[in-house]
Amino acid sequence: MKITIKDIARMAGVSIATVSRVINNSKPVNEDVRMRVLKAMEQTNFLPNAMARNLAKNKSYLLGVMIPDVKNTVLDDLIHGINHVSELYGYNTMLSLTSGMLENELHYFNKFREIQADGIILASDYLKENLITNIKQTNIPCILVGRDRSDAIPSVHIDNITAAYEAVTYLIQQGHRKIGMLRLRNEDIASGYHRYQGYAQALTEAGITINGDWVIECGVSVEDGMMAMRKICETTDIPTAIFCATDRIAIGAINYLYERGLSVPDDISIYGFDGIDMASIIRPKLSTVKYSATEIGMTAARNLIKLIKGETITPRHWVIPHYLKNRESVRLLK
Amino acid sequence: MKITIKDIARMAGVSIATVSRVINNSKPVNEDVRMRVLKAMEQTNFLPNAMARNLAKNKSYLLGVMIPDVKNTVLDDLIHGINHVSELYGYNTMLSLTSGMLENELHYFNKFREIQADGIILASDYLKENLITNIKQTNIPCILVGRDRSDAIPSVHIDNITAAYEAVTYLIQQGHRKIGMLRLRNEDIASGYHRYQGYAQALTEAGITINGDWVIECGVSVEDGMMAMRKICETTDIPTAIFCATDRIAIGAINYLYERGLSVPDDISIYGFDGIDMASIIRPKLSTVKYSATEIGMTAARNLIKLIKGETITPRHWVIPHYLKNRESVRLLK
DNA sequence: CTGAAAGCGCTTACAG
DNA sequence: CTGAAAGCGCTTACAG
Repeated sequence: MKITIKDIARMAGVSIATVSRVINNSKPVNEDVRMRVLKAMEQTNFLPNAMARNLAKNKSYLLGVMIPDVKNTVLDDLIHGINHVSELYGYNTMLSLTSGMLENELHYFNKFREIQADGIILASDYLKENLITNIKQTNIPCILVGRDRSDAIPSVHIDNITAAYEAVTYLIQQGHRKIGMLRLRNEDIASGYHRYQGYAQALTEAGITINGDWVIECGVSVEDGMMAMRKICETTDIPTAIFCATDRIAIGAINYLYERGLSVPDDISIYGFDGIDMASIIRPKLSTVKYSATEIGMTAARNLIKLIKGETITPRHWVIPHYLKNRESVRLLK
Repeated sequence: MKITIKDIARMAGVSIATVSRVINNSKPVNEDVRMRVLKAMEQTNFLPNAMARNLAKNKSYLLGVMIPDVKNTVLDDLIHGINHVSELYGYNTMLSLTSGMLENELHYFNKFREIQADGIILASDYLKENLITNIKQTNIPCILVGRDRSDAIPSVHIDNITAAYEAVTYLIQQGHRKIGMLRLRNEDIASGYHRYQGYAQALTEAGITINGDWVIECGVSVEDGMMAMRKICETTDIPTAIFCATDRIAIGAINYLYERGLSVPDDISIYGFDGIDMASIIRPKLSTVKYSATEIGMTAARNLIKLIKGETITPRHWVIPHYLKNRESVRLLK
């Protein structure tokens, strides 16, 4: 039923080698012969078997991509960036959702190995040593996304520390001194930790002592942001501004404050991080750290492909620019 | 460098056939032999080459999944549903983003064929005949998602007509008679059209004449919703309620009204469709048609796999339940 | 410019 | 229970 090169060869009255040559344009072929082959291919709606080709060439033109989940703009942009340059270079992309869990990452890492992916792009908030060891030892080209400080493996990310530093410094410039943070959990050296570092650095430089009660660890969902904000509100002395590790957390925080009858920014100012599309839809419009996830994706894919080709890439870590998008959720305190 | 079955066979002192048997558990193997093989595999961190296996077995255990984009909860849930049952049955999933464009769908459809995907799940709002013809003629197992009335190919979807009918009937029950709709474009028989049909049916049954000025075609983004709402506001006689084809459109509509200084639901009531997570975060909380995209995904994957196995599936169309989630965005008119 | 043949890394009758 | 060999659908020196 399924038609193969052999069938085409028979129809066109040539050898399978010749068919292969016209498919791949790998060697000169007489024009009339080429025409016969092309015609046979067209008539039969023939498409070459990629599995067989990959096996023969020992190359899959497959890029494995792992991301935690998919329901936010940043990740969507990231994927589009990756896909865009992958296609440019003739690669296909295989997307796996890990929910950010190590066990899933390990699982898909092996799946990618089995399917002979030429390289892997790994977007992971909480990278465990375990996986790194695995990657290094299998020696498969790999690029990390969204994380800094991973000397072992090339990466592309934003400068989380500086970005957070700038956001919090902005809050201070607006007159805030009682500034809390809804931060991500500090498993390993995740961006969660770096954003906290930037927060701490800004406060310290301004001579402000960090109040541990105002620093709450939380998950990544809107609901997590709501719960974390509740904890802040239960402290006796409530801060005037909250820096949130992500926009989703910030939106949760705003939501909780709204339900509690508090006003943003009149009662409490909120600052987000990521610049997702909902940040400009929510009321008040959320001030946030913005950057181009598309650019991150494109840079990651480009360099992964270089790696695959055996080119030495330098630098081994790329930093994508960020900027503050100040909107309505921060109040000027005088 | 890359290690193969042959290497394992040599290390364990057996034939490659035997190694294959322990890998696949396909035939009884002496316990000590099995142990030697297992040990060699472990020592070398060996993973079988899926390309080679697939070629030999003429089976890829790969499911191609096409979705328009990825930045909303519905699609995220859908993917999780698909992945969940795929893994249960030992299948891998290859995700492609089509942006809902026919040319991309055609492109990925061929990519899936080349890579020998065992089957395809296709989530497409605007399905063109072109693609259907292609699918039928290649004879590759395929399930459509999110669309009704595609007799040619099995599908799983919600009952868009009835769901829209119920939502609009609810608006009527709340006393509204001047009801507009922000609908999706009517290319082919997309869900956009069916949701409009339900809207029209509810009005007609209630003896209300449809006002063409109040029915605006729009795209799928929040911005599209804003623009469409603007058009409604420019009509001389403004409706009291708007039924929106998706939550994103509804959020855009609410956003536009807010900017214009109009209140939802006091000035205008808004009804959404899809039940994305932001619907309960936005203020006012959005009333919407809810359904489980996870369930759609699971059903689609399950039946695709049956199709692949050659089982005859019946019915060929599955309808996933929906329900109205009434919240704050609709006002009771008396 | 073209074809016969070996090889990619597996699986699976077939024979023992 | 085990191995030698053919075959999956391609690619690519090699020879002509």
